[in-house]
Amino acid sequence: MARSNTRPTSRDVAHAAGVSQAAVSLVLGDKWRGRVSETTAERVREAARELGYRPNLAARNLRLGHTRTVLLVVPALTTEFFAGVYTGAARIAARHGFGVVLYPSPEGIGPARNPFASAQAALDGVIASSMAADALTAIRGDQLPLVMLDSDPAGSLGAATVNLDITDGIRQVTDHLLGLGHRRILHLAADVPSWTFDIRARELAARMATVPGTEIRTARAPISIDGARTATETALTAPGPRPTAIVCDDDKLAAGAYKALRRLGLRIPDDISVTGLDDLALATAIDPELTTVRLDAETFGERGMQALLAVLDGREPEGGDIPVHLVVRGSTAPPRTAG
Amino acid sequence: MARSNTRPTSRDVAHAAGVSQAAVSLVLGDKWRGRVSETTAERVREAARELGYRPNLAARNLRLGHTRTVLLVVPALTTEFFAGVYTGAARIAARHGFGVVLYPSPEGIGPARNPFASAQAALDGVIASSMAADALTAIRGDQLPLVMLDSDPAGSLGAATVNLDITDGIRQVTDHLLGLGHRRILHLAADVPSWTFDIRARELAARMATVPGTEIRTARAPISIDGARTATETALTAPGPRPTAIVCDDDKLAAGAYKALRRLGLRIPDDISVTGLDDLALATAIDPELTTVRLDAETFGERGMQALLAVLDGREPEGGDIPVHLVVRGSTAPPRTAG
DNA sequence: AGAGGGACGTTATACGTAACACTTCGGGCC
DNA sequence: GGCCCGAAGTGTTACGTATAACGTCCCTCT
Repeated sequence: MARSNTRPTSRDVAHAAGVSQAAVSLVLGDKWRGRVSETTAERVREAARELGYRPNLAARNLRLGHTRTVLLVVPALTTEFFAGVYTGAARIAARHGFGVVLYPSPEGIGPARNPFASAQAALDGVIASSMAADALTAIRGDQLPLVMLDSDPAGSLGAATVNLDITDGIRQVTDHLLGLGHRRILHLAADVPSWTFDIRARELAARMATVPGTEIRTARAPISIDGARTATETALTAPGPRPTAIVCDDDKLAAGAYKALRRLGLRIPDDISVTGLDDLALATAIDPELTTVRLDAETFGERGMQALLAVLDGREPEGGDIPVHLVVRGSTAPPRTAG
Repeated sequence: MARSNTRPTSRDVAHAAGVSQAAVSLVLGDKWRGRVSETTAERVREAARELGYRPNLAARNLRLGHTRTVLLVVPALTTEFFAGVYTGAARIAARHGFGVVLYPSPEGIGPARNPFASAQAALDGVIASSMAADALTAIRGDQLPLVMLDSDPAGSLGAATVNLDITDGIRQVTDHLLGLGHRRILHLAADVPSWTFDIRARELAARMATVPGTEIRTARAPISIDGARTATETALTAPGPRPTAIVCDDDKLAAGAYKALRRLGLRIPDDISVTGLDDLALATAIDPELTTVRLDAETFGERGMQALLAVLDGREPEGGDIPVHLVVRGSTAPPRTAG
């Protein structure tokens, strides 16, 4: 009989089944083949069930020296994108007997102060998604195996990186708009210091430069619908010829642009085209549906976890960016003035 | 000098500082006042910094018998609502030295198979949000202290519950529509077995019954924009007089209703009014902006964590539902035929 | 002078588990 | 008969930490 108040231990189970604690560990750890008879094993399992035994994770982790738990650090969970990343990562993890603990950084995309103070769980590794470089060094302080998602490979201090091919996504967007005849483009950029947004601006500029007579104007906005609305209104009421298309750093910003355009009495896509990036549920909820770049969040999470498992195994994580593709919907059309 | 490969332990720090392991524990645990001299304490801290010492959480948890970590089980993170719940819970937790580990149930709202297989962290308690009753019993199997969020107080097997006053929210919605003159209402209901949706239907019916000549039609849809669109189209093309308003179980369903109405050529709110529930970012992204019930997710999370801390302390968690309030926007107006 | 007591530590132990090394026993084989 | 071998277990230890219990000094008070 176990002590009344506290949770039963493997020793309690052993006592109840009339065997040693070692035998319990063997049986419950499924390492008993050829070491314990089937009848004894069954007796142990029965006793464990009877007592409602659940192993003490802290003790196991201490003994084993690892926890089979990894931390996934994400920016604040304000879009379902990171839910997808988690789902993918958790799926692969589960397949290898790993658990995933989620830490949504309160600071959002950018610096994450101390992921570990919050998630006090003992960890085997970390996947950090869309974090700024200074946050990276803070995390790097702990020598935990680390994989960076959506991060500058050059600036990641040797940590493995896995990336979506955002550059190619922006190339597809730009080519789509250029192909429709657009030449003056407003870039509605996220006002957040992050590599992932830098490469959007870089590729947009690079691609536009291949066609003569093009012009990019840039407006910066915090990643919120109202912030984007305000920034767009300001940019579009500025003097000079009006852009014929708005390229937004993500779908949320695009939703803000929609609001601004409604207020200004401009119609999409007749007066102006809009593109996003992410393909959230939001993209098909607004009218007209948004032309955007579909990011496969789950694959992203899967690849991230595979990379971390490789690092933990001492293997080389496989490289290569994850392809993305443009989804053309109703928010883009040739410019009216084009001819 | 510590062993080269493995992480430094408190004993390594002790050796480096020329003191005993106990002294290290005392100093780093901030329990050294009057037991260790300031100079020695500083020497210990210096050595710890030098070696990059971080305590082994597994060992600490084992020794202490608790982890100061709680699990927050939420349905799949497809809206930012649960991000708010987490934020609130984590804020209160941090204030008490607790960490929060997030487990998004892959099954969504409804049954959660095994939260603990995934989050392998050792836990002191659990907060389960919007879970079905059978999931509850599964969780209850472990005798961990438990708080249920958004759950039937009667069916929670004695676990503490914290609820938003959804009933009052629906009352406000219904009274708003009745006040505008609406009498025929379509209830776009989430096709998910959950107490939180049951009480919506119940209160809507109860409130409508107080006014003679009213009629409720019900359409069921999975919680997705396209599911809601399909269900709404089907319901509105059915024979009989058309409803003048649609009450949706949440904002996402309302976004689906918007799409259906656009397809059917019906204008909001001129031809038909629509209401939601949640007040997500989505609610102000769609056109016209959605009349909905604002739920304060962060307060919800805070109250849930406070309740769990009370349970852990052996205190009685304080009761009382969290108030919600209607936000009237452009999607509701008097019915055209009224008057 | 002897007792008392702070200041400054140390020694020893337990938490619950997993795994290594060892024992016992019965049988098979030459 | 002697030997080895596999089956079926058991005894013991270590993981790293926090803390209770225990020692010294040395200073002060009576």
